[in-house]
Amino acid sequence: MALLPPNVPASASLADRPPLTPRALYQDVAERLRQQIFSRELEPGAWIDEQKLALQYGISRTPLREALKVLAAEGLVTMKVRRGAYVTEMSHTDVAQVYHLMGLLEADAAGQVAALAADAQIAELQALHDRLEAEVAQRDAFFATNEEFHLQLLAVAGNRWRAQIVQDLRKVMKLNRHLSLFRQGRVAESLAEHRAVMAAIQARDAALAARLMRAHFDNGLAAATPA
Amino acid sequence: MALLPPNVPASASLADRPPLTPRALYQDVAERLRQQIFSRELEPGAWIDEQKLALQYGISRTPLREALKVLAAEGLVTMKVRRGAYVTEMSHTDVAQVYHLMGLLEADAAGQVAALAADAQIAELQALHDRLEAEVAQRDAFFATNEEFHLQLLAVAGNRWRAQIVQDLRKVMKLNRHLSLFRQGRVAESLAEHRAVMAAIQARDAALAARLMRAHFDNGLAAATPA
DNA sequence: ATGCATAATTATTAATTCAAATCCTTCGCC
DNA sequence: GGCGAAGGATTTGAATTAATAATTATGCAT
Repeated sequence: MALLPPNVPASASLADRPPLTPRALYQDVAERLRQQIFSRELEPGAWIDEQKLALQYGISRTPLREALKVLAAEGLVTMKVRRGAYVTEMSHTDVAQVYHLMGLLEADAAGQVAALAADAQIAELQALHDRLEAEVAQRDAFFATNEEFHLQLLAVAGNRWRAQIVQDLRKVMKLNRHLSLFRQGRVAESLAEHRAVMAAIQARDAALAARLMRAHFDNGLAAATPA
Repeated sequence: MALLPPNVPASASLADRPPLTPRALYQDVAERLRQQIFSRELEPGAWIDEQKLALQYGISRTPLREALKVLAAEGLVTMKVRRGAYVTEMSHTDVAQVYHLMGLLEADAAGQVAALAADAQIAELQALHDRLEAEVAQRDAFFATNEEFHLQLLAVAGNRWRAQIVQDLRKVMKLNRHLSLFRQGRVAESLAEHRAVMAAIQARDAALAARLMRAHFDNGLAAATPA
């Protein structure tokens, strides 16, 4: 889990830098690899052929190798000595453990937000939640806004180390399809839990907000596990 | 924070591999860099000269650069585009935030150990704690055994993602001298808190063990902050 | 026919070379 | 005398080339 300080200038979007070089090539390559992994173009357990990919990307293998080191640190790929890099495979136990950690950390963040955030910040979170309520019928938009909400919550909570860790945990969680394996009706449940968390934050009840967020993740894990 | 699965073969000790190549050169280089950082040979804010270090290590810049990517993912070094790598500087806020996270995660681990660990595992932890009691007069030995205890606790708790995260947090915490800035008498306090945590684990009281471990870290933070 | 040993191929790893960018110094001008 | 720009030097970033290790295939012996 890449636990990095304010390294990257956080260049908002992408593909807009004619003469400038905001970020190095290996970072672009890393992002491109992430997308290929998330889109299942490279699926868990698959071997990553350095020569082939470098040729495919039209670059040399040096920046590709540096990108692979970054991905390995994030946990997305696993490197075997003299064997190369493989897309990480996650067991059911891994999924449960990572979910548990995300719940623990986000609950802590929710509590701090309820206790310390400015009114304007809470209003911003409320606005995101309202968007979520409106998008309940569109799964893709719902998931996107949902992630946006959690990221914003972490940003408001104001501990960049925690935010970075949770972001990395979210990345490895995308390795498996469990996220989209939500049972029928889980979206509605999830939304109700979100609503309760928001209410607790609005009420400035830190303990309740934390408890509800924990429950939110516990329920999400239960819904994602087939057993 | 390098959130990596069972990548490395976890080569128990070190320096025992005549013809074999258990781990790649860049990993050795990364470990060597860590030691130089922890020993303050490279101090926070210092620029890392690639050419000079490669020459000093007797290697080329390629494995050194790959090692720096790993260190950057761990948070030990910060990379600036076209500027090179710098040893990460941690503000007082960073220290407080990281301490908070360590307390949160280790308290969770302590709770799980109290609830689920085998009797033999708890006995092993007790043995480590007893060693700690005996080493109260020798600061270096005390700190070493203290870290060993916490690592063992995490191992017994059985969530490798959490263990990896805490290990990385411990690394960045070593960047500043706050750890050794413990107030006079803090060692005795720390030991008493440890004793209470162990007792709660022995009593299989998960909630109490977690609460005491949280308090242990909160007190440690209070002792480390001058303000 | 099967098992092992050896050789060849393939791919990772490391070193060297080349290019681009930033920083610093110096020169010129206001 | 100070501020600004241009040029050179230094350093990072990427590509190319060489070497090292592993896997697969092939052949021989049992």
